[in-house]
Amino acid sequence: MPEMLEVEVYRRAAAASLGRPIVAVDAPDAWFLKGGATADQVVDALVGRRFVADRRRGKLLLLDTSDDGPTLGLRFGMTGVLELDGVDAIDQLQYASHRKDPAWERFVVHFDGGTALRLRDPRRLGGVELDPDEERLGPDAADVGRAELGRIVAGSEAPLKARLMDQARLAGLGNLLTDELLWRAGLDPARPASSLSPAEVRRLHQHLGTTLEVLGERGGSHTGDLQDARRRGGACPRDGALLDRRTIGGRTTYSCPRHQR
DNA sequence: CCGGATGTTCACCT
DNA sequence: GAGGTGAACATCCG
Repeated sequence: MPEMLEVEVYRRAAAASLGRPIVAVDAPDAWFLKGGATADQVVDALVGRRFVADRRRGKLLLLDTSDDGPTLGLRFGMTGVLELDGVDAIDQLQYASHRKDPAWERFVVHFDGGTALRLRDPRRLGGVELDPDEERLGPDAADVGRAELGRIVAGSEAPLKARLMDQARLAGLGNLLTDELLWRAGLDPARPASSLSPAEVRRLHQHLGTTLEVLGERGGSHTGDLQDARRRGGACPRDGALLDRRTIGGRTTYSCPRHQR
């Protein structure tokens, strides 16, 4: 999916739908419904209500509903796109088709007046859930404090990158953001998480903030300085060294053997 | 044609 | 228990 930066864009787009009466819901794909709810249950829970608040935790978009209704949780997988009023919130998502095949609409909320919020996901990796367990996610990466980040990395011998991408420990970072962050911070993604010194934790925390800020302004997780070099034979944009390509935490990982230590 | 791609979950290993 | 691997989902791109 979209990583947290993209979901943040989706959240702001969805905010424009707050207050509109929900008159119908399409949930044509039972597989897309998570948490055991049936399509009928989801429809019944939403129709007649309105979204009253938009929130995000990590890569999970949360829309609270009126009249003590449930919270709608939306996940976007790798190719999920949110569309409101016929306009894609993001139209430059990589690895996602720009086509608008109606068969890919996995979930649609229709509002009074004919507008709609549509979740289109070609690969079906996302999902929709009523009252998702938000506590299964760690603190959002945009909010985590330095001391808390220190505790998160201190608690595991797993590779640093794997720990940072563990959504139960820290919510929001995906493959691209994590590679960019560690490249900026000059830290080897394969190092045991608990091996970081206090100074390195401080550096990691500072670069987490700037990485999210800079890439957020540029427009997404794919706008990092490392992005163009994330290919076989790519060279480090900082010092020209041939980048390492490894699998860490189950994901293809690019890092600079010279300045990431 | 084949391998991989911003993700999550699960079964199955070590 | 911790951590890793591969599969599944389905489409696009090089």
